[in-house]
Parts: sequence; C-alpha cells; structure tokens
Amino acid sequence: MKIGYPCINRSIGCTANSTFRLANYSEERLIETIGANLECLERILHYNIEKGLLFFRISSDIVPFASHPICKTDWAKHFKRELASLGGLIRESGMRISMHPDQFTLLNSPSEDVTRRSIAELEYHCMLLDAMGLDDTAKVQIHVGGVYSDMESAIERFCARYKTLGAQIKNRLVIENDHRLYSLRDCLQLSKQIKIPVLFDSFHHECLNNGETFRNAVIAASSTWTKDDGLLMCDYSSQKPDAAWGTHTEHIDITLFRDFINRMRGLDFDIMLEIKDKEKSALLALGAYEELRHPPSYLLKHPRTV
DNA sequence: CCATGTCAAGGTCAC
DNA sequence: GTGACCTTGACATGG
Repeated sequence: MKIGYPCINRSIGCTANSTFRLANYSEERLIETIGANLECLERILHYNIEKGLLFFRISSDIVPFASHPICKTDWAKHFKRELASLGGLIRESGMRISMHPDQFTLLNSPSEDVTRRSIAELEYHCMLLDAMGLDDTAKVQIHVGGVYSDMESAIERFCARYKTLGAQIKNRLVIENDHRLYSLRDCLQLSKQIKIPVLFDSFHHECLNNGETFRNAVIAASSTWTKDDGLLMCDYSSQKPDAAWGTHTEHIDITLFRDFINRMRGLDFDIMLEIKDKEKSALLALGAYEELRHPPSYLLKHPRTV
C-alpha cells in the first residue's frame, strides 16, 4: 500500500501548479512557468521520497493552457530532458502517479464541442505521463460526467465516446465515483461494458452509495483493475466537522482513518488523501498505517481497539 | 503592500 | 430562464 496526497506541498515553499491569466499569455511566459513548475515538482518528489510518501497526484496546471488552442508550443519537446529525468526519479523510487483533470472534462456531454475539448485535455494529461516515461499504472482519473436528465443514455454516450479514444488515453483513463450523480454501482456497471478501471473514492461513497460497506466496495472496485493497471487507487477523505455536507476536512481524523485501514485487512491498494493540509495529514496516515502493520511492543501487550 | 474580485473550460438545482 | 453553487488556489487589479 502506498500513501500520498494531491498536487500541493505546503511545507516546501514552492508550487508546481503556478499558472497565469489567458489575457497575459505569451510563449515566453508559458516556458518560464512550466520550467518553474517542473523545478518545484522535483523538490516535492524528493520530499515525498525522503518521507516515504510514494503516491502523488501531479497538478493539471503543471503545463498551463496545454490543451487550449492558444498553445502552439511543443512543451513536451522543449522540456524533454527535464520530464524524462523526473520520470526516472519516479520510477526508481517506486512512486505511483495519478492526475485528475478538472470538472469540465466531460466525455459524455451532449455537446460535441465539449467532448472534443475534453478529449484534447485527456490527450494532454497522457502526453505528460508518456513524456515522463511512466507505465500504465500511472492513471488519469475523471468522473463519469453529467446526467443530462437521463443517466442511461448518458452512460451509453460515455461508452460510445470511450470506444473512439486511442490506446494512449484508454490505457490510462479510469473513472471515479462521485458524491452526487454516479455512485460506485453506476461506475461498476459502466466498467462492465467497456472494461475501464474504477477508482474508489471513500468520501464520495459515504455521500452516495447503495449500501455497500467500505470493504466490499474496495473489493468490487479492485476487481476492475488488471495487472497492467496496477493496484486499485483509492481517494480518501472525511467530512469537515460543522461544514456543508460533502466538504473535505481540513485535517485528517486519525481515528477514522485507522478504522478505515483496519477494515481493509488483507486487501492491498494505494491511498490518496484528499485533505486540505496535504502532506501533513499524509504523514500522519502513513504513520498510522505502519503502526498497524508493525505495532510497537507496548501496543501488542495492550492492544488498542480500532 | 494588502485586500478582494476574478480566473478557459460545465452541470445541477433552486427559484 | 436566470443565477447561485460546486470547489479552490493563486493571479492580478485597484485601493
């Protein structure tokens, strides 16, 4: 099991997702921004390796406007060396990588234009992972999309569009259950039709489910991942106390996390902590996980109930 | 320099 | 049909 966090490290003092306004676009600024982002990404990766956090999500903003028509720059070529070097670092350390295009990436939109732009966005994400030389266990996760007042035909549209995608995208694309529209069950049904892996989001599942326990949900989602896909990826979070329903917590509730892990005995998958304080919570989670695997002697003598 | 409004992209729901 | 909300950090403008 690898444990990690998405996109941002708050303790290093740099960001790998710096962008700028479209109105201020220039090729020079693009190159400058990508360069700074990649430099910061390298620092984050070193931090993660040192701390044993071996799952990380690279921000979609690492190459600003990559799929926008304004971008004519062959950034993959320009940063070929840097990207290959980052990829080497990732591979050597055994780190797992994911990416998560934003909410407007919709394969099942009734609008051809929205779909076309979405596919361009997916191409960009895959191109980046390819340029880093990462295998197909590095995934690009999206939600199924809108319902458009008819879920069945929305799912059909997703499948039809998926079939038109090239292998470069298909080999990396996975779908994630969301917290309002497409439950795990819906995703599994979709997966059955087109053999797409289902990434399990535990917090979304808490918000929207069909009665499956966490454990059975993880087992079912796991079965959609092949050897080439690697282990199941799982997003983990919990409800922010006293906040609107569905709001991600600011800090990890370590008791809840320990309980979650404890229910998963004998199962293996990778966990991404979608929690606001990022690496801070991820480190606590890693500590809790290692304690459960290798309990210190005082806990063996006086077992903690989890 | 700091505060606050705004930022490529869509969809859903309340009214 | 219109507008708020989702969710979010960081850009950038204006005071």
